[in-house]
Amino acid sequence: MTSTSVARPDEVRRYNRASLLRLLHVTGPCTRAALATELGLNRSTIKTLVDGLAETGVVEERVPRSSRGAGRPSLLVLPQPQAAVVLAVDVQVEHVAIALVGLGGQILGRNRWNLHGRMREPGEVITHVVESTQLLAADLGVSPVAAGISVPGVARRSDGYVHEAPNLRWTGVALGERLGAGLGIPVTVGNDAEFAALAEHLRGAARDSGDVVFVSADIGVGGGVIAQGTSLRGGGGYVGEIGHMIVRPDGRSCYCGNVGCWETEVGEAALARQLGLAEDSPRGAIVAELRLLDEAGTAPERLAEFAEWLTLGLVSIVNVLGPELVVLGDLFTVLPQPVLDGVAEQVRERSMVSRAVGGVRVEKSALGADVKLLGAAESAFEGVLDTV
Amino acid sequence: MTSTSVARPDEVRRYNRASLLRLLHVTGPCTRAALATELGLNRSTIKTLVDGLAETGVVEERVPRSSRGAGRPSLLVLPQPQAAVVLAVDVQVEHVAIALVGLGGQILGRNRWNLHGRMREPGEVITHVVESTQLLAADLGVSPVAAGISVPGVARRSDGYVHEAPNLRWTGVALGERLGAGLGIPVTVGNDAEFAALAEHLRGAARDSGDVVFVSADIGVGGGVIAQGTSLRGGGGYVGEIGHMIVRPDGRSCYCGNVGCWETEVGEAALARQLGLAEDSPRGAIVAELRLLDEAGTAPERLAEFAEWLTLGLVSIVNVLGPELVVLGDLFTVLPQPVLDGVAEQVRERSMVSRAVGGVRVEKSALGADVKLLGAAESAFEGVLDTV
DNA sequence: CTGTAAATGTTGTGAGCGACAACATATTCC
DNA sequence: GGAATATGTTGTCGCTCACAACATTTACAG
Repeated sequence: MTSTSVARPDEVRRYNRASLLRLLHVTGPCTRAALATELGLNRSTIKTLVDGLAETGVVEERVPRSSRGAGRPSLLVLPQPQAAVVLAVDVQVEHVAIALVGLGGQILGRNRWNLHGRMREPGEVITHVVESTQLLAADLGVSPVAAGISVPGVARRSDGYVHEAPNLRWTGVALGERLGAGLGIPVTVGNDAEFAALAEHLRGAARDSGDVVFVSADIGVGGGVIAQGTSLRGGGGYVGEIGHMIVRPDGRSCYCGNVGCWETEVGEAALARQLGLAEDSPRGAIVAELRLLDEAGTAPERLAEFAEWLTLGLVSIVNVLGPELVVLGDLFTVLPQPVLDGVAEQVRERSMVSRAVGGVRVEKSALGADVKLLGAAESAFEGVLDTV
Repeated sequence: MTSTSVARPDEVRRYNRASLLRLLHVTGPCTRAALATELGLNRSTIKTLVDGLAETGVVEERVPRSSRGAGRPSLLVLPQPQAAVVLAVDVQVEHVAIALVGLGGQILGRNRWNLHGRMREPGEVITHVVESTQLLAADLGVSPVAAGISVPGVARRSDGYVHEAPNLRWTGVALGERLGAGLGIPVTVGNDAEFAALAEHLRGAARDSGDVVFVSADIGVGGGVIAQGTSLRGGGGYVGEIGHMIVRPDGRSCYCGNVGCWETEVGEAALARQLGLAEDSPRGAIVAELRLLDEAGTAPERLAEFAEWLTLGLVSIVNVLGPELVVLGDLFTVLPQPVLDGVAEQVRERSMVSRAVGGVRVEKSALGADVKLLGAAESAFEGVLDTV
């Protein structure tokens, strides 16, 4: 099957304008001259595009405060946050966060609420997201033109059908359709780790890498992949479930029906177990225990087995996907630094592909608790930037 | 980092012509009308493009033999094999095969020789490829405009640097550079499984799938991935090494320095072991033994453990990458059908992502011994179709 | 303070491209 | 044999960006 997308002459402009807007959106304000060199377009072409965008208020032009270097100073082009606003939703097991994000990536306003009991049911979540969005939008005087929603589960890209979100106890939810109907705007639904990977790639630790794997331990273990600068998706637009890679065939059984999934060795429950806590300990207790270990300097020894399983899974992932960079998120970011350093070094040494690539890096997420939210926003922007 | 490739008005034509040529190359002769509907371009545009190609002899137009349906019959557009010829090289451990492949994918001529002793050294292989190509080209009266070379190892896409090809005992060979200098044409070097995946995607079992994983057991176990219709590559253009995914942490040590690589459980040596043969048995002995087992009907039992490890690795791969289809190549294709059927069923049942995607298929390679050669040719064509 | 060089903004011209409509041609079916 | 259908062909049109020439603004040297 060949992808038979052809180019049209009038698509040239739309495409170039979207490229320009994406550059402004991701890297922030730019001078006209910088846009020209960065995009490789002629000065006159840039002028036409920027003029058009300025006319509709999408960007604003200003004389720069101070200019360095000789020559006439170039006009500064600033994206106007209000010009294009998207809704970002991050559904997690314990709470839902929403945000309205403007062009340029700035969070204009946000809200969140906890989930318990009936509140966790799909219908309830959808209703609350719609209501909360309307309030927030009215409050800010903006109206979003698209939405991205992050879900900890297996979601289909095309229509936002959530096949399974085990920790929410969701199965077969037409989330995209139902939320789209409620909000009246296009909605993209994605796996949380997939969105997190996107956010780290555009605005976080992986800003300079086109081949990245994001791995995080929330309750389950999830992963998102950026390959050659774009999100990697499988058949039907479903994204992989890295946590269900089998690493220990003689290990514990997993809810997915298999035995020895990576998640059973490096997920939240496994970490609690390794720390000598109950498997269902609250997140706070786990973090506190990690802090104590770190201060006592006994972290590396106590977490040796955990680190080994983390290393092992990462080695497999690096060998299969060959990224330049692995970004660790959620619970992994609170692991004591010596443990992380040890894992990073081991992964570099023990993965065959890392040696070829020239040493894969392993780093912590740079965006903190907002990663998934920001990723959802970026996903929504993907479909917006060429229509503005 | 944003990919800042912009569109140029004059690139529109080149791009569309390349799309047209690619369609002809991959799917064979087409009517003008079919080209128009398939590409979504206007009839007049198709005429201009086809006329241009016919003038330079790249395609030929013919009135079709018989036309079905009402209306004026559309002219048939046939790609001319001689119009663009590429060299395909498949370096394996025991032999080297070369072929000259014409536009449309037809093999115009081929040659092969065995490797032993000094013949396996990089310099020798390069010299023989160059000489053999010149003879073959002269013989056929054609001259290749690009080359693709398949290597069982880790190769960098950008410049064809082979970092490591363990079974050839190659390390750090500037294959692309040296072969390019010898042949005087651009050379793309790739991993054998990567090329095989490409070939199966374009002309084999995966013709209708955009998300495919090709897995094969030669001496080692290799894998190639097609995601969203294009080859998946990691950092620096290196492709992953699926065979070095760790599946059995308490297993055997692998030459890569790790323990329990998939390759050590489902590679050629492992298969021989499972069959009760010596680990270094020749390929022929293994195949013969498999045949015997199949006839005796005792294959499933004797190969149960092997099948389990194969299943396990495939489950992991399916969970990580979520393909629609897994294509098995090389030694895996001679496994008795009941074994393959069992593995396919198990993978479908036990991989979480398969259940979401709607049941991943597991099939045998459809292109036989020529897969890697054809993949190398297609890889070479990728850079050629937009210059013809 | 003035002149020069460097960098950028602005304007107009030109060539290339595909869409589209109108007309010409060929085939099938009734 | 005529109508309907499908395709080939031609010319016009609007769109895009490259390019060159000119105008403007700044830094720097003397």
